[in-house]
Amino acid sequence: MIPNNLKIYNTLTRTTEKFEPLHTGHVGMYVCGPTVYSNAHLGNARTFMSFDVIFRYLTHLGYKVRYVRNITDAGHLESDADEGEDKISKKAKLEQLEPMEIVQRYTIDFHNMMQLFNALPPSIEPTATGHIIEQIEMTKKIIDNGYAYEAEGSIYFDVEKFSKEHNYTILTGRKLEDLMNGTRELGGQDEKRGRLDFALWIKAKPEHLMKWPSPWGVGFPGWHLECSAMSSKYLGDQFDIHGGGMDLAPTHHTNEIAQNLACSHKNPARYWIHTNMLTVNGQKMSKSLGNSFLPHELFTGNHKLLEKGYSPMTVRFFVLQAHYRSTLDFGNEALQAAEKGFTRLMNAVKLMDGVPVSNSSTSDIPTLVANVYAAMNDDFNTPIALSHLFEGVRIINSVNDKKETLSQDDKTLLTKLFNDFVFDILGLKEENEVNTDKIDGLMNMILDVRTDAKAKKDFTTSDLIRDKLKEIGFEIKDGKEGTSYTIN
RNA sequence: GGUACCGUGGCCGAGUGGCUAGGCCGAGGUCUGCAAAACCUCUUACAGCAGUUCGAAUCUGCUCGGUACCUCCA
Repeated sequence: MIPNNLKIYNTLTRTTEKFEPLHTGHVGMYVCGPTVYSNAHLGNARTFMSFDVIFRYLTHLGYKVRYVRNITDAGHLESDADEGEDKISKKAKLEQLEPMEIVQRYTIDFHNMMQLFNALPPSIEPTATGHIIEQIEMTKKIIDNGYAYEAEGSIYFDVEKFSKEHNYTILTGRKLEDLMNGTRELGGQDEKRGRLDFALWIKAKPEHLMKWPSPWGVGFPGWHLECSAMSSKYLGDQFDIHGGGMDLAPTHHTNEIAQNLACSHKNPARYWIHTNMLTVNGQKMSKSLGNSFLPHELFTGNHKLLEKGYSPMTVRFFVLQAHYRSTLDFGNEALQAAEKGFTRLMNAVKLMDGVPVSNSSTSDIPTLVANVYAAMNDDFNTPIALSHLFEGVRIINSVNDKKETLSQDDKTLLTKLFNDFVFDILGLKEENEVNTDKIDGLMNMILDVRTDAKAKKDFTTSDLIRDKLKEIGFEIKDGKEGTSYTIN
């Protein structure tokens, strides 16, 4: 274990708290995953990249982390009236496909996207349809405990009863009466007893495609139940961290906490982490607003708001330059800045190995290392961590230019810092891995010819070589120690 | 309408009661055959108004503007 002083902002308490795991050396973390009825967009990707960094950092600190992220494949209802079609079934009918065909397609799409962004897979990725029995069992328990009732083959959670004994709005701090006022009046044909009640189990109409037998007839699980059931199954009634996008807190997570409390009398997680939204021109990126970007639109630049394409690592770097609890505005200029910044960072990483060693250092490397850790320990502040790493970039470049010096110990320290943080924790990686030995040999031959031409003051030839190489994507740099190149 | 949050230099974005965030862009310089890269220097901002304070961009109040949630959404 690396001694740490990790602090996490906890939505539950609205404060930044010292992180202390339930079981020494172990961390249980549950993150609400995607609903696989359409393509995941970049807003979704941001959230999962944020938790990827959290997962990686906790692992780096030496914790044995069990990271559970679900796949919602059972479909959610479309309206709060608990009627209307299941989203997945709807799309299936539309496209004449089996619901599980849709699920399969978009699950693969999601995994591909996360892989492109270099996100590590979670330890367990359970599906809602794979845990129907657990959800039924949980519903039974909640009924037995007196917090749910049956109506016409559906089961509803009794929020008003629950809220008499528990703080239903503990996560958002809202007033119950305000919530009540924000909800419509119950209609005469409503099965619910209370306005805020939500479904645990819903009776399926005959045309409904995704349905399962239960003690209350054929139906399907409610919106929020799967996460309660699966988190407790794999992480226990109480675990360390529960995460998700901020938009899930008021409804989904609020109900999740209620379900777990009603079932096992425990708030499932000690630390609730919520990531903020990706915005476009200041507005939340979302499917319903139609302003979302799909990964391939971003990579190809085939989008009306983009001038060009941006690589997955550029986007990852871009995301890391903002704190996870702040909104982040998506746009051309910002992405271009990220692209250049990322290149500068990676170029310094490549230089690091060959940097000369001296007897002493002109920079305080141990302090730099401490600063980077301090930033990450302060609620995973990646922008600050990056700003310190850029100080490291400056040092590497200066030492390479022989304007500053680095001792062997400090060089080792700095190398480890960059390897640990840039690659292992921030999860960035080199994208142009075409730099094989053969290309290197070929390039050196060409550059020798050019150096020869330069020596003969034949600048026409030397410039021609440089320009032609640049067209192909090789950038030439003349330095004191000879000529080097980078592949763009 | 209710409830929160936010408003930082050309752009993105940290932070915070006094001490330079950082990235990108721009200007000048060093280096160089010329470039490029790199390094150095410069440009020094915190919506507006009033208040608290020795001192506020950071605290308080008001005003203006924006966003989110209240309905599926990461």
